[in-house]
Order: sequence, then C-alpha cells, then structure tokens
Amino acid sequence: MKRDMRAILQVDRLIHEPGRLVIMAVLYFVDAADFLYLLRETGMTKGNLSSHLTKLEAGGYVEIEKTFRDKMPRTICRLSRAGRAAFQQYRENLKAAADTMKD
Amino acid sequence: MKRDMRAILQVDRLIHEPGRLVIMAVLYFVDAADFLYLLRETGMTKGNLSSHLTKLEAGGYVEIEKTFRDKMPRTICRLSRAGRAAFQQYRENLKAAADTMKD
DNA sequence: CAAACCAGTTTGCATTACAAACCATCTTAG
DNA sequence: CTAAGATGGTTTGTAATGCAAACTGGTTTG
Repeated sequence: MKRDMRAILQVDRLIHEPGRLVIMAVLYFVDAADFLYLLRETGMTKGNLSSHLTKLEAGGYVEIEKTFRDKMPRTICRLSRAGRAAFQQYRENLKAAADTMKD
Repeated sequence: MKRDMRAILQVDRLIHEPGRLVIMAVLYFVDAADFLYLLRETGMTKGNLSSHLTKLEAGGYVEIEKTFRDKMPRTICRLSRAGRAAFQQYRENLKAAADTMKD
C-alpha cells in the first residue's frame, strides 16, 4: 500500500518549532517551572524563551503566572489542559510520521 | 536520570520544515520523481513546491535535472547522497526525540 | 549613590513560507 | 492564422517568524 506523506503537512506548527517543542516537553514532565529553570533546561536565550512562551500562551497551551519571591519577579509556567492534549497529539503524530518513514 | 530535551534544538531545520520533510520522504522512497508527481504526492501549490525544491537543492540534499519530454519541460528530482544521509539522520533524531518524550 | 546584578521584555533585522501572479511553450479551436 | 487554453514550472509580494542584542524596572552590593 502507498504511503501518504501529506499527513506531515498537518502538524501543529505552534508545537513543531523546536524552541517551543522543547519548552512543551519540559513542561509536560515537570508540570510547573519558572523562567530561569526553563532557561537552564532549554539552553535558549532569554529573549527567545520569552517570545516563545508568549506565543504558547497566546495559543492557549501554557498558562503564565507572575508572582514575586523575595521582592523579585518570578514567572511560573505550566501547560494548560489544551497544551497537554496538544502535546500528546503532537507526539502521536510524530510517532506515526516516523513509522510512515520507516524502510 | 534526567531527560535532555536540548537535543531537539539541534534538528536539521532544512528538513524539519514540513513542506520539505514531505518532499524528502517521498524522494527517499521513490528515488526519482518529476515535478508534477511531487505536486500530486505532496498536495502543495506549485510555487511552494518550487521554492522548497530550490532550497533543498541549495542545501545539497536534492539534485535537479531539467530535461524535455516531447518538447515540454520536465524537472526530475532525486535525493543526493548527502540528502539520503541527512534524511536518515533526521529520522533517527525524530525517533530519539519521540523516545525522550515518552511517559 | 553608583555599579552590578536579576528577571525578564521589546526591538530590529534577516529569513521564511506561502500563494497569487506571471512566464514560456505547446496544443487545440474557430 | 490567431485566440484560447493547457502544461510545467518560476518570480514576486507580503505577512509571519525566529533570533539575539539592547533595553527596562527593580534590587542588592560596594
């Protein structure tokens, strides 16, 4: 039977971007993380991390809570329900794509 | 042990773009294809297909041969050796990433 | 009080993806 | 012969994107 590669074109581009994927993946497993933790964990620059988080928030995939710890700003990020679902879906699509591309 | 998601950031962006990935995947299995075949197989617009092919050629992943069939232009595309290697590598990375993201 | 540091955001820019418009050539209709 | 349409693409215009440098607002240190 013939392989249909067109499914690949349907991936969730919001997650597909590597910078965002790594953020999503980290958040998926730690459940909540602050900005600096993500910074270390992802190895991105601050500006880059900030803008990707904003985009994920705009897309409804992460919730961002701004608090203070000892008078210092603190940004706590977690996946929303939609974000978890989207991540799981993306992961499945990825697996399916990998299978389709098997020899 | 801790998961290192940073590897995701190292993906080959030339292949990672879905439009290009689907082209690479098709070429990987058919070995050679003309423009119109790719057009049907990928479902992209002509302009889009054209520019992605150009980019893949510039990156050294596909070889493009322009011929004529019955006086009509005909563009034949195939993966270069580097392209095959890059595709296999990408596929492995994809698999590794999927594993890292497993629960 | 100045310098350095912390926790991020904004800005500027170069790159990109995309489809609409275009182009050259060939075939068919009138 | 010439207009209209098909064929096989490429170029152009534009909006969106990713990225890091520069900036901001506040805090601590010397």
